[in-house]
Amino acid sequence: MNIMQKNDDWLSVLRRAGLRPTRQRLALCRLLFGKGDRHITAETLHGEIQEEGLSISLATVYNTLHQFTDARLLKQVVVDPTRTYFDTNLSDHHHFFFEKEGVLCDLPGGKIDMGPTPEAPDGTRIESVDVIVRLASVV
Amino acid sequence: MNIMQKNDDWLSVLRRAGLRPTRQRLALCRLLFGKGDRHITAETLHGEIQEEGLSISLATVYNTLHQFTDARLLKQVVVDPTRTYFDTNLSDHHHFFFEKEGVLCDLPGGKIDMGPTPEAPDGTRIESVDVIVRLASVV
DNA sequence: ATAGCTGCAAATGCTTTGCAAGGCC
DNA sequence: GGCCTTGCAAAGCATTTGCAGCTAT
Repeated sequence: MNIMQKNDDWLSVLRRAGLRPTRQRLALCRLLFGKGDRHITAETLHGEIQEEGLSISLATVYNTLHQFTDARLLKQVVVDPTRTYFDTNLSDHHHFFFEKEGVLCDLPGGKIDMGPTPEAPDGTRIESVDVIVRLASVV
Repeated sequence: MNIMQKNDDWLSVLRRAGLRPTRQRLALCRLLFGKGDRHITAETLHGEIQEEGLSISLATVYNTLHQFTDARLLKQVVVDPTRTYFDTNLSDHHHFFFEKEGVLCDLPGGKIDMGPTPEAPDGTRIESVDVIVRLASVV
């Protein structure tokens, strides 16, 4: 489904990404990639670490998330001006965002067909086409 | 083109929106709505005010932008985790975002046809479908 | 051994808030 | 006059950074 194949071999995943398999990174790998696709903030992830009785500083969580993003193990999703979300699903896909709850999830049914992709203006190339379907609770 | 019709009657625009036409709001209206569609941050707008030799505090600019957004004179666009953009174009449309320059602009050719709109999950309704085409400079 | 990591605390940067003074109706 | 606004400075919050100590190779 994503880059993580076979059996929880975080160690080799990290090596392949050129990152040293430290205790902290292995723990974060397990939480991030061990339960299917996830959409998570640094704060939430740090909370999960603490709930497990582990201790990784919030700064390290932030740094690690960015290292993973640079290493293309994660994608960043910009949906909320006050929080940064990271997505373990690397495929080209879109998102539902439950505004009230602050919950982000993949749009079921894969990528929407968007018809002709717009042309990139001269001197530029399209890096990504982000689609976010914002949801509110029914009143 | 947008809510602002005829001739720069910011005063009545504000009244209609239920906002008192103060000196600051009138000046911000002029800058925001006087030159066609704009995509602007609080910081930039504050800069323009100062370039004109006027003086409106940054806090007031922020507050005013949010008041305008609440009054549906502006739309907020979430594209950059470090900055909040406001859009004077209220129609349903999509955006190009030049990552490097931090420049946001409307996608030419109106809204992309996206095929069938995804179904909103139970208990929710779709508030908006945001499409952002992220652009990088050609290497 | 050494280059790379981590943790802490401090710094940053955008944004919001509290409250006294000022301005619109 | 009364109430909404403004302005400033201070607070807030998520995130980043600097640096000393630790760790994987």
